[in-house]
Amino acid sequence: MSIRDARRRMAIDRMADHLLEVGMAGASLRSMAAAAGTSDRMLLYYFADKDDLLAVTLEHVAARLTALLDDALPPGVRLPHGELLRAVWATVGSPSLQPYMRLWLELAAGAARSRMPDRAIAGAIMGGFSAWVESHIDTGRDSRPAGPSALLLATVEGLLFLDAIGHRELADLAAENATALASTR
Amino acid sequence: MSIRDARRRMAIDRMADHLLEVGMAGASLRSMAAAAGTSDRMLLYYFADKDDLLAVTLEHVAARLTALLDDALPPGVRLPHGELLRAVWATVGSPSLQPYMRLWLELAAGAARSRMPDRAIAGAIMGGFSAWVESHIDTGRDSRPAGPSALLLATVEGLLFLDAIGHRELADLAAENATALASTR
DNA sequence: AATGCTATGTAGCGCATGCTACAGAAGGTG
DNA sequence: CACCTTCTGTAGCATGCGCTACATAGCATT
Repeated sequence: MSIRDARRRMAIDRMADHLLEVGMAGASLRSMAAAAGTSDRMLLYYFADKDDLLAVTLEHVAARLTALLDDALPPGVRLPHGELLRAVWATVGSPSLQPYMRLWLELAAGAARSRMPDRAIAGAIMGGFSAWVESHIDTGRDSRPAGPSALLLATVEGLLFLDAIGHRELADLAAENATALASTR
Repeated sequence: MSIRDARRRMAIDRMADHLLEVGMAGASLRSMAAAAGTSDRMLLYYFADKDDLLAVTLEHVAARLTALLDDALPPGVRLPHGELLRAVWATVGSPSLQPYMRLWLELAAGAARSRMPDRAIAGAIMGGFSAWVESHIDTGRDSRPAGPSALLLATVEGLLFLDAIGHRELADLAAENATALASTR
């Protein structure tokens, strides 16, 4: 129960690093094994198959990202639309989170084609994001946060998209305009 | 000069269909050849290598998409932010354009990892989008369309993203809120 | 010491990929 | 007709992939 699980956990942690670095397309069993300091043979001993391995590793990555988000904006803190957008963008748009966002984009592209396990994992992560935003948005007297938080989600994903394809300036410009627009309401 | 080019053009057209259907990840030389009614051997006679073939085919897909956009909103027509957003979303968010948007997402994911030819093509397409929006947005007295059009671009990409990962309702909700917010300005 | 379960290395299978070598067909030109 | 360039089919190479068969090493229990 212990040795096997300990090595399994260690492998997951290192594979998460590797996955963030090379992306889904570059994550072969052999390369993952090398990154984890083991062999492909052992990975298939720890995990049922590659899909299982990827699902577990992606969950680990998602957990790390959640921790980073909570670190930047602790649970309980609520901000109005414009300010929350600025805060979120400052976090997920930072270069240090770029590997996460690249992977997120790749995952979404896979999910859009209903590829497994991309679809399931992406759905879970998106649910997490959605809940995170709803728990941090301050809608004032308006009691329904669904609309504004959906908009914020869309805006942030759009900013990430622009950044990802190399148009950081467009993303920053859009972020500026979005916060301004949200404030003049 | 003529027979070869005619067959080449025909191949490009059919390969564009196939590429839209299966995506970059599913587009092998052999499957592309089958879709085009020829052999991989001939594809590599028509094109320098797979990258060349993909670049040309993607350009063709992009041209088709541009035509579809111009069809939905002819050149010369200008709309204020909110209305333009609604019009664009009604177009690119329609199920008939879904294959294009899935491919676009996949291309962006590849571009984010600087994979060729994804990077170059995605940059060109994004430039086209950007110009298209700037030429259709009506900023009123405000003479600088860069800010609002960047925001519109980001919002639309975000809506596409949400839709792509299976959250159409979130996308529609966000679109509603975005147009409402843009109008109350 | 014998037995049996856990862990791991070695080797390789079958398949798909991008791409190439070679040979031959087709067809215009001298 | 002979020849030469353009085209196209056949076969295959080298690589990387996910995954498996088999054998063995280590350790624990009887």
